[in-house]
Amino acid sequence: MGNDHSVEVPNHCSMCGNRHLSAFKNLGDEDLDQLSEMKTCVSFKKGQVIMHEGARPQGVYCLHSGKVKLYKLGAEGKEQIIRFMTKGDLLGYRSLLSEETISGSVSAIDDTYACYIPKSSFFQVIQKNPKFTLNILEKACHELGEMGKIITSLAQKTVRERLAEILLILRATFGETEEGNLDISLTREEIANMVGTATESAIRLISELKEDSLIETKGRKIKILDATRLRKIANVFD
Amino acid sequence: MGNDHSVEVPNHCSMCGNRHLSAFKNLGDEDLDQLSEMKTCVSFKKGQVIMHEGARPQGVYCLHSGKVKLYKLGAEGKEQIIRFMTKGDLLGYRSLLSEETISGSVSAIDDTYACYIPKSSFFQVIQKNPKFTLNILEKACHELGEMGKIITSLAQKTVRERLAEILLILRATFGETEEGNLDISLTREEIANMVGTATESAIRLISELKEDSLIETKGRKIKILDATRLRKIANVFD
DNA sequence: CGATTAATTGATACTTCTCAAATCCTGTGG
DNA sequence: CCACAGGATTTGAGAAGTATCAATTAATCG
Repeated sequence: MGNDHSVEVPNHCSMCGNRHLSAFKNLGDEDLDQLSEMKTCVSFKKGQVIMHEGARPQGVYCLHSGKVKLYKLGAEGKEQIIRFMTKGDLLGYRSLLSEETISGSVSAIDDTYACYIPKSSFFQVIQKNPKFTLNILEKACHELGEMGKIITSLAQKTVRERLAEILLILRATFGETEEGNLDISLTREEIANMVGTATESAIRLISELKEDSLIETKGRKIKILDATRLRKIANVFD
Repeated sequence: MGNDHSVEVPNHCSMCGNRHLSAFKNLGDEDLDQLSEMKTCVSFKKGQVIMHEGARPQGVYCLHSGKVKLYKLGAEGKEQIIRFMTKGDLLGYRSLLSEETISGSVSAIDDTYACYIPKSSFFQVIQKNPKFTLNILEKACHELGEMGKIITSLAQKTVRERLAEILLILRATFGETEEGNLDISLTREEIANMVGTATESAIRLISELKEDSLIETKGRKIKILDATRLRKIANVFD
């Protein structure tokens, strides 16, 4: 019933429930009209690559639903997950604005719906609407701060501490299901690729956390049982 | 002869030799006038802290000469150097724009001269000059990409690889003196705090690089002898 | 020039990685 | 819906990489 696109993504940006989350939050009707006219709805199956490291994107994606991971490939071809993104997040703008190739790949870790906004429309809105540029800048600045934290963690914390930290970050980012599990399904390898360790090491430490009743797992479902102690292990104060 | 300020920093931004390096590069005369009127010249002695992690800055610094390091304190109070900045770089804007406290401290590793621009002037120029905002955004986006690289390095490379990488980065950032030494003087501890390792480990690996004739050191002076092999060790391809 | 701080080296303990093998799970096709 | 193949997860053992502590020497700064 109905076409596949309109079911998942509203045709007009002004109707989008995620607008207040995104960099488009305080655009005027005129700008929203223009965006809506030029945007295309796209969907990605779980596992599908949305952007390839090293490419030059011709537009940006505004995520509407689903979850994606941004990652870089290290020297040995190992994937390093830099961050996750979800509804409201803008994807690809970094490359367009710094006129560099894409610094990392993005792939869907869940079925994902997004709006594709071509480069030209994106820049038109930027040109016409300084407030929009400021919104993006604000988000970029926030992200710079987050990446500083990650760098410090990677450089100074043990794998165990980082694992605990990541679990808390996952909960903060994606929340919990009704059963209390983290609302995201990751392989052990992906977890290791966030923490920055070998898959086996991640597995071993997850087992330890289970033995200590800090978490509970069933397959890829993870439930945090004792966030307070987890925070202590993670050495997180904020 | 003359007052101390004008010797080191021109009174008017339009006369500043670093302007083309900075986010102010394509501002009009009017904006430059306004900036010049409101700016203050400041100087920092080597070692002096310019901004404190957690503070709320009331303006930005535009570096005119000298070198500074941006660092965060880890859980154990250990300093993690995130990046260096030098002439033309803008300092403190991240915090102002994301309305967060400062994510890291900044201190001078050389005698440093800078122009201080109060928050209000900074925002006036932003409001009036979208191009300026775009310049900053472009720089922020570039920095996001660099930090992604650092994260991947820290997560996947060995200390030895990272040390080699850092030495190359230092050369690219600060260049060499006439004698061929890196044009920056750092303690072994500071090097370790960039690499993300213990001071003793950094020292040991530096000694190894010396034994292999990849570098040469005399006190804090470091000379790169074989960048090609160093690049190979660092696993750097770009 | 003396007093501190920085740099170096050694010994040892601990953390983490790698390789290998066994078991478990998941998605797919019948 | 079930069985199966292939990938994912788990555990073990040993090797390698790093950190820590301690002691000594070198460098730097007032």
